[in-house]
Amino acid sequence: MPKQTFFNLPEEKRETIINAAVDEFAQYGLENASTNRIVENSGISKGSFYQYFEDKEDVFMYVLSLLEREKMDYFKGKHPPSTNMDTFEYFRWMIKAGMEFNSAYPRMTQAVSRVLLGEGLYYGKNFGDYRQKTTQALSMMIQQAIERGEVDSSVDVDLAVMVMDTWSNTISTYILNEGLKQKDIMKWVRSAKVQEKIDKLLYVMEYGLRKTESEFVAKH
Amino acid sequence: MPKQTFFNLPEEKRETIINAAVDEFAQYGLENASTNRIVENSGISKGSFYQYFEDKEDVFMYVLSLLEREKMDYFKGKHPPSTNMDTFEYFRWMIKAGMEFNSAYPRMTQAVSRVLLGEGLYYGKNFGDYRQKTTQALSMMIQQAIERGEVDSSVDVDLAVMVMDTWSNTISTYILNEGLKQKDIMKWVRSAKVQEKIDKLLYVMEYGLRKTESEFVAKH
DNA sequence: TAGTCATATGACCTGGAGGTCACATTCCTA
DNA sequence: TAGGAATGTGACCTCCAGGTCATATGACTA
Repeated sequence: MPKQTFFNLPEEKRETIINAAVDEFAQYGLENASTNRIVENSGISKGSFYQYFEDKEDVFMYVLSLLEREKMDYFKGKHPPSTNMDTFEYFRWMIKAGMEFNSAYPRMTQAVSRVLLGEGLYYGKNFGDYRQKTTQALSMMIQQAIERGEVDSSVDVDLAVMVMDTWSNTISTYILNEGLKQKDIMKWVRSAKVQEKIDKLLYVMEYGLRKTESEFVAKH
Repeated sequence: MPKQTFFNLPEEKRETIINAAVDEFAQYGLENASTNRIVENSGISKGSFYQYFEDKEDVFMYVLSLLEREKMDYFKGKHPPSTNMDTFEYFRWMIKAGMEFNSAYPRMTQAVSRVLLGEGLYYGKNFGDYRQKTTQALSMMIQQAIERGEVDSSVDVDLAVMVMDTWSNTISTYILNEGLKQKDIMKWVRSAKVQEKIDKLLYVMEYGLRKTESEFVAKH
């Protein structure tokens, strides 16, 4: 957590600093981010930086919490178009809503996912159970789907979680990277072409999960 | 390419150096690898290092080429159990053979895949078209599968390549990471439990790809 | 054996990292 | 308006990175 001095700052100044940090993380990741550059680009002195934060990891954790809060706010205002969707329809809706969110905060998303997916795998950082939360939610989702009979009961839950987690990360990363090359990322994401691509990618997973295990058992 | 002086060295010494480098890359990636540590751990002097190699990237490219050669040798001696496999059976066989290879050279595989999959995405390094080769091979495979009628002709080839590429990388990374925790990685990989897990993961992809697009079109 | 050339060495260079601190400035209250 | 508390500053610290180079060593040749 940043120190009190940081929160005493006028909002504009706080934003400037966080912006510089986000840019730095997006470009260099956490390990290779430079506090010197963050300080330069936000127009504060080295001493001030350490009066606001413990170190760069402290800044990153704060950025992470900001993104989490923004995401919660965003999803609070969003509701699935229908109440009786099956699990996969719901998952699909969620992924697409997530994609819209990412397009609204592209740099922040890039910074965070780069660090979490890229470096998180190798350096044994904790990152405040951020990843674990997602996997838990997915696990519950799958179990529910099995209870509802939407997914074969022979399905290995952990395996399915891994599949869904990997899949959504891959799609998000792919769409974000492509989107950042466009002039208007939001417009691009909403275009029929891109939406169809997302749908196709999700159907690959969905059919795989629906059919896999029973077929697999049948074959052996 | 390493300089001539390196190749003039006795094999044992060359191996010691490469081993130290592989360990370094496996643990720190390319960007954060330290030539100083490589030098320390291989018992040569700083000066010698630069008499053998241009820089650490030079060493990495050499390690990459070594792994490529080993892999070619390995696959030269391996032949699919049957000649009339369909594309997915062949793909499955290949992935599994690849997994065996990885278990035979775990540290080297770890070092290379860490750099290629982790850092390659962000730092715009070329890495000698290494990745591109794989995608091209996959692309041809899919096209062949379509011609044979094993995959729906409406399938988007590039999309399928992305799916297969991501999927095989994910599985390999997952299996390698889990395997490195075991006492005998090779034995573990060959165990029925792990083989079944690999099969299941591959079937997710296979069924997804087989059914996806025609179903998708039917739904719209 | 004298001379030459490839190889080996580690002290040394620059640069940038994260982090500290004595001092300057600003703000607020008595 | 005097004085203390909070905030801001950048020179400076240590550490380690990649990279160089004069010199030492050893091996082979005339």
